[in-house]
Amino acid sequence: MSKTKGITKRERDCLLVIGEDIKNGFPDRLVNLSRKLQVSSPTVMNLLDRLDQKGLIRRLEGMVTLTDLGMQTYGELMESHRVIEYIFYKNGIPEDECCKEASKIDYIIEQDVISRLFMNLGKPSTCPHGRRIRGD
Amino acid sequence: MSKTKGITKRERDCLLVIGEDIKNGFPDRLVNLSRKLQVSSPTVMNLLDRLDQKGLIRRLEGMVTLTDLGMQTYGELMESHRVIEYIFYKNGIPEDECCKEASKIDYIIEQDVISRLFMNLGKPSTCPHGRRIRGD
DNA sequence: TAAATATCTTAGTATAATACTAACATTATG
DNA sequence: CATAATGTTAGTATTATACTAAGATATTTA
Repeated sequence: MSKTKGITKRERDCLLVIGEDIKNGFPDRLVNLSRKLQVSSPTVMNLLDRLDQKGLIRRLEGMVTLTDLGMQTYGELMESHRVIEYIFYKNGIPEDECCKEASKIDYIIEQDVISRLFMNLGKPSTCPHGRRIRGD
Repeated sequence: MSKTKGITKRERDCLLVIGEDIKNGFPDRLVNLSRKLQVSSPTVMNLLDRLDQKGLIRRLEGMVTLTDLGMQTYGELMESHRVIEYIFYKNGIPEDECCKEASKIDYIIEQDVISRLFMNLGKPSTCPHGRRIRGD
């Protein structure tokens, strides 16, 4: 019953930026994403087209928002990232490296495996940086 | 000082089969790899060419062997795989899923992170399957 | 040894992900 | 309205993956 996020590395990067900025009340537009992801606008275009096709984002007057599915996927990515960070941190890896390594794999690991790890780790409420793992 | 393995997923798959079979005393030839990796021979060709370019394998009369570098990389992959498996298993993930998930990321995580995890986990000598983590 | 079989290799094609430049369109803003 | 900012298309490139068709080389066996 495992469930993959079904996204690629760059789609993940993009989704995280979008989600983060929505939370902060500054929804992205293409230019921001281009700057934040450090790629040209056509590359972002391409990325957004794919996220769109996958039903994860919506574009309203240049504003990029997350669909319900996108929101859910964003949440799963956050959870995955933090659970992995937490495990690494707990096992002696320095904070910044935890994040770097977690970023490489958080979109790959099956979500139900992450969920079970989360359970078995005692549902830790914070990641190494002190941010909450679930919710926000 | 982090160090990546510098290989792709399929190169990893291929390298593991080659290393495994060498250990068992049955060095692979292209046909075997084609069968074991479930891809056509030209695809294996391509794969071997790349592993060759990276200095990981050598081809002698159809026999595929690992170079010193290839042997080292194989060892690192094994270590990574088992350390990851071990962590998952220790945290409540069933054996077969540990292996499945580990296979997706063992070639991605920096080797020095793996080494530190290995240390901090108390240098466990076996993986979930009872095989040794280091050496072999 | 000649034919058959197995194995290897080349050539050509295809797709997906990533990323670029150049050019054009649209929308704000001064 | 003109300029600047932003978005979009079109076209190209690379890397990884993988295929089929066809030819080359061995090896085996009748």
